[in-house]
Amino acid sequence: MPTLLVDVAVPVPLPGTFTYRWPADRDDPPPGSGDLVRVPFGRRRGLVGLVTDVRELPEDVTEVDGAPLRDVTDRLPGSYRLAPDRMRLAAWMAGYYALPLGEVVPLFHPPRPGTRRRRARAEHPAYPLQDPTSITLTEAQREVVARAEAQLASGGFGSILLHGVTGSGKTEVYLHVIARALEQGRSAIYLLPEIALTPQTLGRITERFGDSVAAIHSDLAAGERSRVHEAAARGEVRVVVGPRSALFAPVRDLGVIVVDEEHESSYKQDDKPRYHARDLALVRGREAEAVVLLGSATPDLASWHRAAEGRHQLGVLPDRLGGAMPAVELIDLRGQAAPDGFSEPLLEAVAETVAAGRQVILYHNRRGFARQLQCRDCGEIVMCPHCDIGLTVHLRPRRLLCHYCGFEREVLDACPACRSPAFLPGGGGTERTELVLQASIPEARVLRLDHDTTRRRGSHARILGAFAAGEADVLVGTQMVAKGHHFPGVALVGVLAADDGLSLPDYRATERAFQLLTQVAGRAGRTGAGRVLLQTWQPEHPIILAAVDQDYRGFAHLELAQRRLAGYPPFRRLLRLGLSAPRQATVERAASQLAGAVGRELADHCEVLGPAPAVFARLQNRHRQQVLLKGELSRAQKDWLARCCRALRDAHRGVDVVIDVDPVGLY
DNA sequence: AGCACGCCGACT
DNA sequence: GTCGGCGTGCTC
Repeated sequence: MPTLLVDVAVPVPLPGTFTYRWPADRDDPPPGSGDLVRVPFGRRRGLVGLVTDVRELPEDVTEVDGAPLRDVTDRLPGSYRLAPDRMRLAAWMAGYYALPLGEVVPLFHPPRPGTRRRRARAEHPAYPLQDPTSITLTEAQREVVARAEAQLASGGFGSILLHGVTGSGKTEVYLHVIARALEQGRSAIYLLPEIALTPQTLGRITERFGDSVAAIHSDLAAGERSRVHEAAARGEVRVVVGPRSALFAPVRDLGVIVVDEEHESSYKQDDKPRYHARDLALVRGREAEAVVLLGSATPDLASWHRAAEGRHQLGVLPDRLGGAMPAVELIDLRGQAAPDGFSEPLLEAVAETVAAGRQVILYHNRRGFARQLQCRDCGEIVMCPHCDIGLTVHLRPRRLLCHYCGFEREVLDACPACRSPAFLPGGGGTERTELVLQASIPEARVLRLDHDTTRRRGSHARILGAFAAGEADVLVGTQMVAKGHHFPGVALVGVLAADDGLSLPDYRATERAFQLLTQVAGRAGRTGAGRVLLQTWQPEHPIILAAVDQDYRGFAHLELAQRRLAGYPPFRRLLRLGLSAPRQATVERAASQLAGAVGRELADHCEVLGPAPAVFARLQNRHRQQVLLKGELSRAQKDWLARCCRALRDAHRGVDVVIDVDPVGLY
């Protein structure tokens, strides 16, 4: 066997691949395209890279572009090899997100065992499990399952958007389709947002498929991850359940990919590599000729639009199983006395529900006691010294803190600007809601679920478990209370500020607000009558009204019309160039140079908006600017953009540039 | 992105 | 005198 030249995509932010040697005299079999290999790189050793090409060494080549050729250290076992579907997924991903191929490679192989060992699972709280023998599908469920089966039987790629209200039995549909795929000897990947990956959900899946299921979750030790990975590659694990990273699992003969709660923004990774797992699920499904099932009560408008265009089949589960949808009522805050954020009707409803022995969920999308501390006399707001953000008031412990960089300081007793001792604690938060509730309804047992009460590992599950077990009457919390937990005892859901978030400077603000209101409303009355009260300052706002009617289609129609007019996704694509630097002048100069270059090069292909300061113009002592590109760019154009950003970094000291394709939040 | 080399401030 | 700050240069 001759000495071989091996092209390797190495996990570094450098364009292209690097060429290594596989000497002729090695005993072990040489790598092929798709294999993972360990290579030295600069002063580093043992980087895991992906082989993209292997060819015979022509004559006595000893260097490439002036750099001496080095040898591949070793080839990882065959179970780590990227089969063609994952190989094409990696290539698609790198091209679409303007990343060097090597930068996506770590997603495709598990971390090395023993790096940081974490405790196994938290103890499972006692959730009521559904009896699987009692399951009969409804007509609507059967229809969706039949559609998926037909697609599965055809052996080709197909995608189905499953629109089903909370409690309509989407999970049962997923499980049936997965069962069918397993019967055909194929495998499945089941994606969930991290927050929904509860023992309850897992229990239900494991109960159905037993040993062939493996879960990947964030507190799984590295060694454990490798085991799951290898078992999947061997075909022993046939169902992999997990958050977005589970999409890359090397399951064999992939038949179905389920993306539950497909609208969830946590499917978009917020740091490099910035990919969207739902979009990639469709790519992997296409490459593996699998069926992709996207499910949500409030589909992402992009998915909904694709379904309308016929690019997804649409499946609908219109009815809630075993109960009606809860009645949603508005409480107009205008002209109402609502001390500490509670209107009289809301407080009364809570008291009545608790007195009746039922449970309450109160949703307030802000943690802490007060959003900001503002001087009563001069209006000065106490700011974070490192960010352009007001500090949030917390009572336990009594501190001011920055939710963006973690800066902390004591609560001031005088205004830093005018020395006035009087402050207005502006805007409520979950901490205040909890305290007010305890003061107003002393007999109510209150639990709080937010970032502050779930810092410790397992506390999230513990609080939810305690509430499910009836150890508290009221659960107060942020978004965490809205996501997929079944609480049969809940008869009332209250939203303190329903229009919160509607006016954020982001084209998706209304979509997110509607999704949240719908989800949180869905927590009420899963069994028996339920009631939802939304406090609002804008009772005529079309989005609020759509939430009251639980009218997703109406909302989608309205919002899509707006998007079309404004030229936003899904009608036009967005690409965000985010720049930051310690000095404002530097970042401004770099941003305008970048916008200028892009304007000259890509003027015919996209519209350039900006440069403009980011919504949070300074975070952690870095000044931020952004440039938005509207329009569809080709691979070649994105590559040019990546090179351009690279050059910009080199030209401006301290400037960091990120390319965010299909950004989810325009901050 | 790492990781090392290199050239200027406050410590035993 | 050195320990170490992070500027910059390179990686098949």
